[in-house]
Amino acid sequence: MPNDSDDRGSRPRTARSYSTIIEATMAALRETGYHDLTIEGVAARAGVGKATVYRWWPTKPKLVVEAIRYSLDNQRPGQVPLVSDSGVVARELVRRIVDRMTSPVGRMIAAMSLDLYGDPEAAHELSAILETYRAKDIQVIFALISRGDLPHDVDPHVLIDIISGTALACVLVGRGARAALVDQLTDLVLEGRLPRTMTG
Amino acid sequence: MPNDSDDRGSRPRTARSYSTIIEATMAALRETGYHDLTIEGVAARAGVGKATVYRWWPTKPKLVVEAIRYSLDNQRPGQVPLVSDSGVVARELVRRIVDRMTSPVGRMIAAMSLDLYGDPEAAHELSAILETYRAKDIQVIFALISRGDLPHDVDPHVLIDIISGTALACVLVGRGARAALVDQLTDLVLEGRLPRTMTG
Amino acid sequence: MPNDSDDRGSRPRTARSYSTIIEATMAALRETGYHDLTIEGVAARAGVGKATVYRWWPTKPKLVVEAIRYSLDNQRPGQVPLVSDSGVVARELVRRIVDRMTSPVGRMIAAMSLDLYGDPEAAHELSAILETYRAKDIQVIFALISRGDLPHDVDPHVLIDIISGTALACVLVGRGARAALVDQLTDLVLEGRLPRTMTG
Amino acid sequence: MPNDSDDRGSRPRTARSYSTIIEATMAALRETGYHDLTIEGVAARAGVGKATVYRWWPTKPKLVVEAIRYSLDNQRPGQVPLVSDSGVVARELVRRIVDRMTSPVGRMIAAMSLDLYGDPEAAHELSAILETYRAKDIQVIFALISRGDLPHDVDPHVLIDIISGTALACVLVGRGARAALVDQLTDLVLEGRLPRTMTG
DNA sequence: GAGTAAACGAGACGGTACGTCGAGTCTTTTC
DNA sequence: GAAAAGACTCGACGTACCGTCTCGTTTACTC
Repeated sequence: MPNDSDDRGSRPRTARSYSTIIEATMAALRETGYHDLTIEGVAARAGVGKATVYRWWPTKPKLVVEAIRYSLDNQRPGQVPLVSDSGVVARELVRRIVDRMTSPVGRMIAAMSLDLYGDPEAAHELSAILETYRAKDIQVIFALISRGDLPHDVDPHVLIDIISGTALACVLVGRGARAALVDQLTDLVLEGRLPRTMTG
Repeated sequence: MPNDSDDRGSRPRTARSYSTIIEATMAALRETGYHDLTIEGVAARAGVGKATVYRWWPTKPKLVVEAIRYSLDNQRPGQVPLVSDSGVVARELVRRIVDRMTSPVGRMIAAMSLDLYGDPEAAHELSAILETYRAKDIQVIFALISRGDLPHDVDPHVLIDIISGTALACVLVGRGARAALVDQLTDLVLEGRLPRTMTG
Repeated sequence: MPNDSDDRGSRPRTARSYSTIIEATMAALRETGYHDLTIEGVAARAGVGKATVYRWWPTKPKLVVEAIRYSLDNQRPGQVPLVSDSGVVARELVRRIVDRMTSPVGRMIAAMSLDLYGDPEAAHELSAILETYRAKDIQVIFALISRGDLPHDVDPHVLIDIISGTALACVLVGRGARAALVDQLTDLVLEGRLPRTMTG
Repeated sequence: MPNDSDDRGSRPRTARSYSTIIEATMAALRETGYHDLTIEGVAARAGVGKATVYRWWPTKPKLVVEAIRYSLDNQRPGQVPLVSDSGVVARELVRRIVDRMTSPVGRMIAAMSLDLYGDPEAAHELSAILETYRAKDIQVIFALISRGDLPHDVDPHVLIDIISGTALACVLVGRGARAALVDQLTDLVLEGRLPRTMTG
């Protein structure tokens, strides 16, 4: 919750309204998805005047971005996959990314991203959030590099784009996510082995 | 324009309205993008009653899907990348896919796909269209296989998902498309070489 | 049903469509009243094209007028109140007129009449129908004159307007129809006795 | 403008929108009549959002009823016919009522009354308005009684129904209003003399 | 404490688009 | 050549949210 600074004699932002609005936003997102989320609905659900929402989040994507950030901050640390057997860590990384993009949250983030065309400010905030996810993934990639499972100069960002993007493409534009995808991507990442047809 | 079938004795669909509506849709898409496209606006632009649009395309995605199909059907054959040097063909394939996903049309398709939640019929039609693109790409992949540039049992679909998805991820969820991407993906596809950092 | 006459070589007006349309109109009138009756609904109910209705009855009031005429023609002769005791005949006349104007048909006719503003042709047909009712009433009035119950030079039309109008006013603009109305009007007509308050 | 009551802390109804809407309604009524009056047209004419009209008057009759009330309240007191010669007062009363029912306003009220089927709330408000007219007429009737021109126990309501109803019947259901009507009704009211035919 | 100024709930406001319905006209095929 | 089916343009329906605004109230700060 940002700066409640030194305005003289004025009432600061009510803590209550901040969190109820954000929580109402999360609840609405879960129920109706990004597209059907309305500011009016959020305000009603939070028992808050519409103007109060607009005062702090002038656009819908800004509101949703903050709701996502909030829910990330307040969620448990996120169990880092413990380093164990050789291929298992990589596989776990791939699975995690694929699951993330395939889940409703993935769709939601994609939808928002498309709605951000004329709102670079919110776009920036969204990418900052995505960095949070990404940072954790990159740590795992470094671990894989240090064990020698990946080349020392691999570009972790593009690697993540490949994994998350392939998952995204299957969902948005391709033929749906398939069980084999995690295996195929793991092979690709670890061994540079291109995906083979099943019938072989 | 689909089946003007065997409804006996009734006035058939006016050819004019079909094409003006579709063309108005394309024009509006180009100007305002998918999100801000309005049935009412399309009707007005086409000089047509709103009900006429709704009669044939009960939802916005259905209308857009058909507009895309129409514009694909009526566009020139699509320059097939002539087979020349060894790596050039693969590079050209990758470039084509990346450009496609990075272009406004790519965003549009992604946006539509997200709006298709709960409209499986339109979703099916959209994927049928995407197959059109995909089929051409697969032909190129087969060419690459027969020259020995790719393993004989590679899964062309997943390959395409990898390429298009990575591009999509850069645009939607990653850090923007970069010039090097085409090279990196070409290397990945041809040699299984994971992307390296520039600073190396 | 008008002339299905000697136009040679042309397909005669289908008797079926004539009566089904009229009967559908009557049914719709009974169910929804004049205001909510739609040509489209009548056509659908009759299993007939909209244009077929429009061909023969270019406006809604014209259609309704004919439906009313048809239903009058096909109803039983209408029992003429037999002449009996002195005041009874007059009272029966008043009751009949009051009932007519107070019934749903009365409202319907009034509604149609208001809808006839720019359709003098239909207005003329409607008044022709109303003459049918009126002619019977006038016969009774003549009977009353010849028995000496009414002055020999009374204007029967205005008399009927007084009776029917008073009933209409109670329903449309006044305080509702009341039981005493028939008695009061009978007194007025027979004896020129103005209505008295009940509390007297 | 009705109760801007005790809703605490909420923005009160804007006075401007109230009166511009009502005045736009009156203007539209004058131009197009009741049937062709459109909520959308009223909103446009008033330079107001459609929803603002619907917020306060959920149905067309409710809006029109209020417009009529407003225009009555804001019109000059209404010239009371000064008591002068014997028959003149009664004649003036009859003329006033007949004119009222024969005028466009009369048609409008009748039309609305027919549209009120199923909207008893609005019906009640309409009749309250009509009482306003009626009350003035009743005062004149009392004046006539006290001069001995009418029986002391005459029912003023039915008397008014007779006069206004006869006029209404001529317009709606009879053979049109005629000049002699005022004379005939005056005779009927003052002397109990039934209307005679002209040719006598 | 008293004053004060912004935050707040409530919701009215002018708009835009929604998706539906009916009006009245027009076009094609069938009988 | 009339009838049927129904496509067409048009305009209004009543609803939902948009983003802005104006209220009256509440509340934490400063003096």
